[in-house]
Amino acid sequence: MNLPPLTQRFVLHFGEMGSRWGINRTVGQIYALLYVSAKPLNADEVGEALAFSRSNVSMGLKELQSWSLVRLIHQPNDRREYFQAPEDVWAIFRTLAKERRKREIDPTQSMLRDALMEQPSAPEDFHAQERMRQMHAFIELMTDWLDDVEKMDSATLASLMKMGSTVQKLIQAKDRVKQAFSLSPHAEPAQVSHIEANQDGNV
Amino acid sequence: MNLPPLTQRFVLHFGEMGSRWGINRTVGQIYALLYVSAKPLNADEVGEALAFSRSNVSMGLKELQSWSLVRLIHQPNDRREYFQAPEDVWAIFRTLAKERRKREIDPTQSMLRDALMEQPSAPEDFHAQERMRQMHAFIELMTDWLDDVEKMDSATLASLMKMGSTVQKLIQAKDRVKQAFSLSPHAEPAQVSHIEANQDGNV
DNA sequence: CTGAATTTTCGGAAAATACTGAAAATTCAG
DNA sequence: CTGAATTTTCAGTATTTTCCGAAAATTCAG
Repeated sequence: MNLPPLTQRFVLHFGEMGSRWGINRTVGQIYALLYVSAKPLNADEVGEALAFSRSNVSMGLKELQSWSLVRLIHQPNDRREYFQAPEDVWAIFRTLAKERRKREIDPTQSMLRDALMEQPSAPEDFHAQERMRQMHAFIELMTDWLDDVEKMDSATLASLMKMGSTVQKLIQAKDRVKQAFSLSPHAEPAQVSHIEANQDGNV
Repeated sequence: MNLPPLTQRFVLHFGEMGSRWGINRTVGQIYALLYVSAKPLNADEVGEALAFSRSNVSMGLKELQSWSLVRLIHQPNDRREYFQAPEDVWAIFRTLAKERRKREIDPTQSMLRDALMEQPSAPEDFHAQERMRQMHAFIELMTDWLDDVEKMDSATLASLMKMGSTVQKLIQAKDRVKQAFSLSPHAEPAQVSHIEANQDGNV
């Protein structure tokens, strides 16, 4: 491996973190390299830069494609395939969130749904099923919310995140204003009252 | 393994998912068993139920404790240590988010911070450093937001999530009300105007 | 078509991880 | 203190994952 110092540090770090992130060293390093690279790279260039066998690079790139983390492009007058990592960090995050959900959450939710439809036979299973119900409901809430969030554009999301917990204060303030002036410009009445019912801290 | 049907299905699923979640089969199964169990279990009971060696159970429980996912308790007149999984799914999620951040994000952010303080020597490193700057800024925003969110109680968080993207509508509506009546009951003026500047979709 | 360039597959070696049983260490009732 | 109960550590084995090189498959210029 013969990379400029900062790039090398970044690449090696991603390699080491790979195992914690559920990818292997190769995949981590390949992604890191593509992420910081100013131009798309082909498989040979990647293998050369990281000192991996050609087949290992092929596997790694396939894996990254299955995560939709790299894009395949072609240069004019060049048969080889070039790869690049999308630039927008927000888009990367969205992709990651979506893939992880598909791989790490959805199968569990599906198992839970099935288990909730069964009639418990053993007495211990009554309690177990109740616990599964809680987990299922939580995941449902989370994924529905993520669905909503995914529809927002990066800028709106960034604004909301920068507000942080100020959001709840604004909502409370808004409710007060609404009550004071009996104005409810856009929110659906039923939903708003439901939220108010929860505002005191009990679900 | 001799477990009631629903419990068994749940336990086996968590074992299989373990590798995707960055834990091993043993740890996954132990957690699943404790999660659905109506009462705390000791290490022997766990090993018995899952047909694991005593030492393997010990390792697994240690791992789960390092994740703060199980709680160690004592029964009166019993020297053995009993384990239980906290019940509140929201609390579990918080714990998970916190731990994963510590293990999967913080080290990267720290590496990025260091790399951003260096003066690039090679020309390619200028671009690489710029990419790292983007990643660093994004992570900073995310973790600051998570800090905020972690301070909210479960019920408030649940309410906000149930609202989903309605939040932004309410904020927009609130801004309109504020403009119309020149009222800004609780929000910090500077911050609010910053948000308004971003509301059009450009950061 | 043909065949050179390029990519993918695959068997097996090497490395990493998981798991066990035995032994060591710790805890605590008496 | 003592020693039985309980937990932890650890060395060795089994299993899984990673990675390479060779061979097969695919792609496309001519």
